[in-house]
Parts: sequence; C-alpha cells; structure tokens
Amino acid sequence: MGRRKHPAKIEDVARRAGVSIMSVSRALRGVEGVSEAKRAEILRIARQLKYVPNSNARSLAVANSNLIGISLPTFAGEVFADILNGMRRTFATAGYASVIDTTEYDPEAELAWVRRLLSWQPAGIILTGLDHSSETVELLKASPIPVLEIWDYTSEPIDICVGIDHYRAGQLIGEHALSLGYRRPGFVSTPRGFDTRADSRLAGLRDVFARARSASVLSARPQCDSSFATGYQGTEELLDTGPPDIICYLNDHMAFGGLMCCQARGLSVPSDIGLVGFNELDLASVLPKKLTTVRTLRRLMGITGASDLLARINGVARVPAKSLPLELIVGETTRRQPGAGGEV
Amino acid sequence: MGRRKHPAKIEDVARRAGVSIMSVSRALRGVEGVSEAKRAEILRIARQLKYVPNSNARSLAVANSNLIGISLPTFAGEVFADILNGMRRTFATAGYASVIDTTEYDPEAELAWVRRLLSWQPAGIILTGLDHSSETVELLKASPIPVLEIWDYTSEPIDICVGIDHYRAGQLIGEHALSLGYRRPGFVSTPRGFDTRADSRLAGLRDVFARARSASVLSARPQCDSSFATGYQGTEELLDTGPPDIICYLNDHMAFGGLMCCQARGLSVPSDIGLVGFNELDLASVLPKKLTTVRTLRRLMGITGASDLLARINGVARVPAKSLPLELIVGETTRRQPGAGGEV
DNA sequence: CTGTTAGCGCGTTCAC
DNA sequence: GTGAACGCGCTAACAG
Repeated sequence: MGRRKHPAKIEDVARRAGVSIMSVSRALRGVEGVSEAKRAEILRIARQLKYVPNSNARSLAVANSNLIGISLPTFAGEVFADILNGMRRTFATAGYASVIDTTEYDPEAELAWVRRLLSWQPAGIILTGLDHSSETVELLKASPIPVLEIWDYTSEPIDICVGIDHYRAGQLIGEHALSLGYRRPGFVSTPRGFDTRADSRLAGLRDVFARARSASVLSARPQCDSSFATGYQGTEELLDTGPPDIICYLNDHMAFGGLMCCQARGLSVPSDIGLVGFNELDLASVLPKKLTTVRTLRRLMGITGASDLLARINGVARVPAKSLPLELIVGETTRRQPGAGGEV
Repeated sequence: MGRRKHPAKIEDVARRAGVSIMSVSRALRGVEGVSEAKRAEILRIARQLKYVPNSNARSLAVANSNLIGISLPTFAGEVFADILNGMRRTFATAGYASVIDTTEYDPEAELAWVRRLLSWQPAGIILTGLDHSSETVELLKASPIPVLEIWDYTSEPIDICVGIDHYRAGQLIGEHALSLGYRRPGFVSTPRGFDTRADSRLAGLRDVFARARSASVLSARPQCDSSFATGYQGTEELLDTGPPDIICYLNDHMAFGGLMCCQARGLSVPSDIGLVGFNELDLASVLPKKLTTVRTLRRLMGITGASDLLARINGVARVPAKSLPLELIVGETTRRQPGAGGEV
C-alpha cells in the first residue's frame, strides 16, 4: 500500500459511491436525510479509502469548532497535570477536544500561543493564572470566545475564573506558624517574578508576621532543574544565613528536599525546625513523617472550571468567579504545641 | 470595548486601509510586493483592529501546516515531560507548533486522537511506544505525513523511531542483580498490559534469571493513584508472599515508595533487601541513599526524535530507527559485593 | 430522501 | 507595486 500524495476527499468518496457530495457529508456526520442503505455503503467506502475529513475546511464552513485551547505554565509536576485531568475529562465527555501548550512562565510565550489559538477559532480558551501581557488581555476581551482563568483567583477576571486565593494561603500558613510559637520564618521558592502565585503566598506570609511584629521572612530562591534539588539547596542557603525556625516551601516536593537537607545536617524536625509544604502532593502518602501542608482541590478545580466554561460556551451570559476552599493539613513536620522559642 | 460577534477578517483590514486584500495578505506575511509605507500602515491597522488570521482558511488554501501532533500516554511523571521538552524546544526553534493529547495507555483513545490529528493535516505526527491499534497503523501508513514513534525501540517502525530497548534494560538489571548474588527477584509495576514497556523489561529480567536457573521473578501490580503509593503497596505484597531478596520497580518513584515501605518494616537496604529503580528521576538527587537505577536519556531522545522528524518533513526519504544507550547507575540500594545468600 | 448553489477566509495565479 | 479572479474542502440553505 503506497502512501498517496493527496489524502482522499469527500468528493472521492462520493464518486466512488455514485452519490452526491452532500449525501456523503450527511452520512459521515450522522445527520438525517440519507437512506440507511446508502449510509452504510458510504461509510464502507469511506473506511476503505481511509477518508479523514478536513477539519480546516469544516471549521471554515461552519465558523466554529469543538476545540478548547489550554495554556499551562509547565507540564512538570502534579499540580497542572491534576487540574488538566479534571478539565479534560469534563471536556471529553462533552465532545470537545483540547489542545495544550506550555509557556514556561513567560507571558510573551502565552501571547504567542493565544494568537495561534485564536487563529483556530476555538470554542473556548483557558489560561493559567492572572499574569498575562496586556496585549493578551486586550485580544481576548475583544473576542467573543469564552475565556477561563484557572488556578489563581480574582474577582475581576477576563471572563470567568476558578482558582484559589494564594495570598490567603500564605496567611493561613503564617497564622498557623505563629500560633505554634514559630518566630523566624523562611520561604523557599523559585526566582522572583517567575511564579506570581508563589509571590502572593510569600506576601500573605510576610503580612501575617509583620502584623505580629515578628522577624521578617527570609527567602531563598535558588534556580535548580528539579523541585527536590531547589528545596534542598534553598534550605541550605537559609540555614547558612540567619537560621529560621520554620521554613515554608513552594510545594511538597521542595519541602521534601528540605527535609532531606535537614536530615543530612542532623537537624531534627520539628523540634529543631518546622517545615511546611504546599499542595498535598502524592509523595506525601508514603513519607514516614506526615508533612504539614495545604490541601488544594486541583482536580475539582479542573472540573469546576471546565463546567463553567462549557456553560459560557452554551450561552450562559455570565458565570461568577469562584474561589475554592483551602485546608491546612497539620502534619508532623511542625510542632504540635506552642514552643519555648517564642521571644528572642 | 464590546466583544465583536465576528472577528476582523483580512477584508476588514483592507477596506480600512484603502487597499486590496492581497496587499494586506502580503504585508502580514512579510513577503515582497508592498511598498514600505503601505506595509507599515497595514500593520498598524491590523493591530488596531486586533486582526488574527484564520488558520483554517490559510491551511485550506495552502494545503499544509506547521503543526506537529503529539500523542503521549500521560502527562503524569517526569518521563514524558522530559521527552516532550526536548521535542518541543526543537520544534519551536524550527517554527513548528505542537498540539498534544494523552491516551492514558488506551490504544482506542490514541486512534481517536490520530484521526483528529490527520483531519488537521499536520506536518508530522508523534506517537509514544509501539502499541497501536491496527487501524492507527493502517491510517498512518496510508498517509504521506511523517510519523515518529518514540520511547520504545523497534527496527521496523511505521516510519521513523527513536527509543530505548526496554527488554535489554530488563536484562541489564537482571544481570547486575545476578552478579551481586541476588537470587529471589521481585518486580513491582502497574497492571499487566497497561504499559507494554514495563512488560518488556519484566520479560528481560525473567529471561536472565531463567537462564541462570534461579527462582522465577515474583511480580506485584497494584493499582494506586500515585507511583509512590504503588511502589509502597507492591512492596508490601511481595514481602508478604514470598519475600524476594531484590525488588525492581517500574521507575524511581515506585522504588522510593518501596524504600519507605522497607524502612517502615525495619528492613535495612541493601543488606536485607536490594532495590532497583528506573529512569534516574529528579527525586534521586536529594535522597540520602543513592538509588540503583537505569539512566535513560529522555531529553536527548526528544531532541533526536524531533530532529529526525524534521528531516523527514523537509524531504529526507528515509531516516533509520535509533536505539539510545542505557546506563546502569550503581547506587547504594544494592549490595556492592556478591552476597552470601547465593545458594539456598 | 437527494442534489444544486453559494460562500466560509485566505493564498495562488495572472493580469495590469 | 498592485489588484481581480479562482479555488482549497466542506456545509448551510435551498430546490427537486
């Protein structure tokens, strides 16, 4: 079987079946208006010719598509994979396909992807977070295509929004740490401006400790190629400068790296130092020491966001922005009782 | 700024600029044939109108696209993310965009995705592994579109192939284990038939031990939602049935789960039991005990595969299938010397 | 139930 | 350097 230069088109099927193009079109789409006999014959021939409809022509003719365009910061890690899974399952059952690209946290890359997406006339577009270039926002606001912003929360999204309040998450962690008597907080994440959610959480943490007139939050932002290594190295940095009594991490993977670092240095957790992760990732389920962390309902977020977007696509005029609940998971990497190290 | 119902088209730009459609087309594509003055004015108006070209119309007119369609088993884990990163970087610099979907290891889902991909007339298609439905293979072989199969290796791919020999990887691990005196091997992975690469590695392992007339390889295949938990539970299963003296895992994450399980049971590694992972994942960099594992050059694989596919796209008639080298990384979770437990 | 006509937005071809 | 025709493959709207 040779590779044909030009794939079969609807006309080839029609000629071969001795019917008109329209009958083939109807038969293939499964709409009314073709006798069962013809339909079966047409389907047989289409399969035999390995006919695949041309989406470009179809989308051009009907001026819409059942395509959802998705933009993520990265494929690495469970976080976006979880959100993605929730969304995709929802879209798949509704008959929508999704095309995905990652921006590696670069707003210009996001803009380029949004342009490409718009050029396909998708049914909906999903962006991660709120940190877009102004041109991206203008482009999307001028377009009739529904837009979902997910993972971060704002009351004034481009269109619709489902996320969590990261600033509040930082406060939550800070309040917990304060109540346990921790006074010298540290924060380990990726370089500033890279991930604005991390910055929001750090801000929440800072404000809580500032209000308590406590020491300011030390932060380390090493650049490693893995979360684990970043957590390990960031912890080393903090321990070497002004040793904090509690370290908060961008996520559980980094916190695990930190735990390994403390272990290597002979520090005992939580008596010498407290560790707090974020996201309640899979890793936590096998650790001997339960990690103190914040549970984020990522899968639910994906499902909720996708459902809201589908509602907009199906004509609902406005869907209010949603903020999903956060839950602090108290583990064994922070003290259980207010400690003695309160005042310096 | 209201949301216009119909996005601006090339004709709108032309009318507004007082020129013909063709001048706009030329100006926007940056081809010869427009005076610089006109070009600047046209670009200004296009931007002002937030004009985005319609890809459907364009692809229909020129009968090709710079789109690469990619099919992955899953977004979870680092393995496919690493391969993907290598590929995407290569495509991006060559001006190709990629659209990705996951099959969750279901050949029928892969077929559906391939159909959709073909309907977009992409420049190339990438599939993970070799386990396709026969219809998928027929469809692709009948198409003129270059196809890359990645991650698994075969000398007879659909078109081109870059991967590793998973059977050989299993042998490698088996030979190493044998040489260290291990005689009762176990293997922990996901349910059978799910991931054919895991099955190949198990087969390689089995054959090595069978040739040595050693005990047959015990296998556990629990179904958990995370690799860590799967490794933990699979290890429990094996330890409870016929306790092996060495356990091999589908990947490092599972091996880590296994390590945690052994630790929880008070078993010491490697004196009581040896553990072997796969893939040399990021996690390993922070562990206090270096993991014995197999290094796979995933990023290189992505780059190589993408380059080969681009070569085919650019007219190279045939590109030979490539098998990338494997390297056993000897860590501290297996014995360093042949042990005493040789003969029973 | 079936076929014909017109047009989706853009690029190629060929005039001017 | 510029523009008018035509066609890419398909489908909505109509006619038979």
